[in-house]
Amino acid sequence: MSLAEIAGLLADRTRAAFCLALFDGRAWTAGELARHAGVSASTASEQLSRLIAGGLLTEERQGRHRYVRLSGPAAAQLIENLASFAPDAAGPANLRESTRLGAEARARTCYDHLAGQLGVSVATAALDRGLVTEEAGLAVTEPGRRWFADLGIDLSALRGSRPLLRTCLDWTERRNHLAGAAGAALCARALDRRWVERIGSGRALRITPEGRTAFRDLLGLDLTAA
DNA sequence: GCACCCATGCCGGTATACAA
DNA sequence: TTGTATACCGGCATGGGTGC
Repeated sequence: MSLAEIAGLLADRTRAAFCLALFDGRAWTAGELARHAGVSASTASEQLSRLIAGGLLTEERQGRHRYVRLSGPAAAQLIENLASFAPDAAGPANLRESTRLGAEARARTCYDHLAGQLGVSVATAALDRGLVTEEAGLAVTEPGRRWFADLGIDLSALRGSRPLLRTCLDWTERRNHLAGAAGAALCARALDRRWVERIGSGRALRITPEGRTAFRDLLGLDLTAA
């Protein structure tokens, strides 16, 4: 598939709305996405088939349900990078929209890792504390490996086709946060331990009191205002 | 500027598959 | 059997490109 064809897949409001909704890393049904984008079920079905054929989404059928999700980190990164060029250019349409955007700016998931002010703060603290280094490309240091191990995350077990650690440009902060397998594992651990909770069905996260304590103890972050 | 053609997106109607 | 989710088809609206 050519660059123009990939770009063309995202050059439609409905398909873009689907991709941004799926950015929370979860699987949605075609019906849920249709309601989310404000289109009919038949239209959603048609547009989803195009996105799947183009490799941006994958589907999983369970009975009469058709669950779709982003095809992987590469698709998520592509969408995040494009979104950083047009961060809600039209501005929030109403108070509810403004509240949602504010929550997402504070803390959210970026496909499968932490983003927003929280994600950027975590990345900055990890660099300041020498847990990760940018000296020869982004990498986890030996103290960083022990830090992950203390959280019960075995980085050697995360080896695969996916990079262990990479940066991802945050479209609200315009600074990098941590992505890759290690970033995803850290986000999963934060959700498991209820340091953060999902707000509604979107990708915005709420930092819990336990989370504030954990991020302060682990990284020295002061999240009282977040 | 205007008319025409074509591609695309969308919707309504209908059929099909599946769960309850 | 019924209700729901999804797929398919035909038709309409819209916008861009092209020729006059």
